[in-house]
Amino acid sequence: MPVERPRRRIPEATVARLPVYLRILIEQANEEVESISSDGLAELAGVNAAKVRKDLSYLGSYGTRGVGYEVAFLVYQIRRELGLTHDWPVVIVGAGNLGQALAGYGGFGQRGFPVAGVVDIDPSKVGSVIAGVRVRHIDDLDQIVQTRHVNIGVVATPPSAAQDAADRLTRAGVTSILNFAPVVLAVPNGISVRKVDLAVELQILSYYEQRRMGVGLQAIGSSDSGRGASA
Amino acid sequence: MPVERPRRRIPEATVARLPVYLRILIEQANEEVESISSDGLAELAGVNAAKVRKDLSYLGSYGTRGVGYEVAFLVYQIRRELGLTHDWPVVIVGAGNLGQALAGYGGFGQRGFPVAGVVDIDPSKVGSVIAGVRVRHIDDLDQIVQTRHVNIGVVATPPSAAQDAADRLTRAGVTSILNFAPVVLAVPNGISVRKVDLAVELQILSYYEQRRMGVGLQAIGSSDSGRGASA
DNA sequence: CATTGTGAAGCGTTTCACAGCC
DNA sequence: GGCTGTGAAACGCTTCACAATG
Repeated sequence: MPVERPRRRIPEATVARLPVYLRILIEQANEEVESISSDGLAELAGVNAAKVRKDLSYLGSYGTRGVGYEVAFLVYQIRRELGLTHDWPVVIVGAGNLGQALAGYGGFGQRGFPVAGVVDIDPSKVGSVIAGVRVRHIDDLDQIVQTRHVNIGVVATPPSAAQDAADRLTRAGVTSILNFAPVVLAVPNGISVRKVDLAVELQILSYYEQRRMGVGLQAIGSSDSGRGASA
Repeated sequence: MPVERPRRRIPEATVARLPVYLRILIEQANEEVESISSDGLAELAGVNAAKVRKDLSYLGSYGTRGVGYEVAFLVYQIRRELGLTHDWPVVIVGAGNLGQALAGYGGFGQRGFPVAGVVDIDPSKVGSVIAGVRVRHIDDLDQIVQTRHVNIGVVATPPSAAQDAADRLTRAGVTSILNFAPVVLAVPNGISVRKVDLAVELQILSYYEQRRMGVGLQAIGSSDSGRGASA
């Protein structure tokens, strides 16, 4: 009767881990594993068991004390919580190197994010076909978003074009953006943005590399064990 | 006597933001901006000013009260802190869709991470040239890592091959890994791993999309919104 | 007197430890 | 007995607020 949706608010850190649990649980299900303990899942996810239990407790009390969690049921619950009970078509802005790779990367469609379209502002790119998707002009964005009911946009343009891409996406009605361009996007209130910056990731690794070396040299004098950033 | 490396330990969260500040500061320097306040930098970075000041304070007291920070000097200090005073050549494992896009993505080289090599296990891929880099067989990994002094490896293989790629990289002497495959890598102690999982990012966005809708729908039907009693 | 640098308070996340339950 | 679920402690990060200062 009542719409089945009384969910508690889930901490951001937990939301970020649920997809990882989900992938592992699906793998386990494929290997006919029926039940898993917080310890087992923790091991596979590279985190600690208390964290797994806390995280899962936000979904509800779906485990069985003394036994563990039923894999199939957990998969269902996490899917539901993450809104993965249906597909979310995405539109990719930018048909350069990265845009093409993303469109061609099968993982998106398989995991519930089919590519509804790829658009570019450069007429010379329009018309080419990437992984079965024809590149269209960015002026067609509104139409793609509307007819394909797209909520999520991917910005894969050069930095200089990224803000314009974001503007067009939000104007077209997209409410979530995954941004691969190394710029800070300004978006209207209420729009979700997540950023993936490859150079930033490498620079973070560089910090720990450099530190490792520094520590190595220093180790002549002190025996302080520098905590790594490993899984 | 202590080598010149008395660095404080910098919080992880700060390390992750320094590259963003750095990019912005370099842009400012290119536009002949000589000085910037914590407020100004905060605005451009999309964070708040107190955070900027705290972050920068870990590098030392490099600002001038009543004035701000000298852009060029800050660029230098952040570079030094992140270990970006020299290049870090990287090797990419996997010459598929993503590996090719990464190799072709100019941003890496420009930002101090030239591609020292791309390797693949599939002989049919070996020999092709991507963005000026010839794809080599994965058996050549050790040689590339040694002759080019590579510390950072990028895993861009299918999930099933990722652990093997990581094993080979660490055996070859790489100490940092950027992992694009949707698997949790097991690595020896002391090896840094950072993970970029595109599907995870989309799934996180999906959660907030779904939540947006859930709230909307609920507002129509029932006023019994399950306000989280502290379970 | 504008702006930095920073103790201290506030807040969200992780971890502990154990009661509750199968 | 074994494992979950969860208060409470511990921790780290963010934000506040203001003294320090060029």
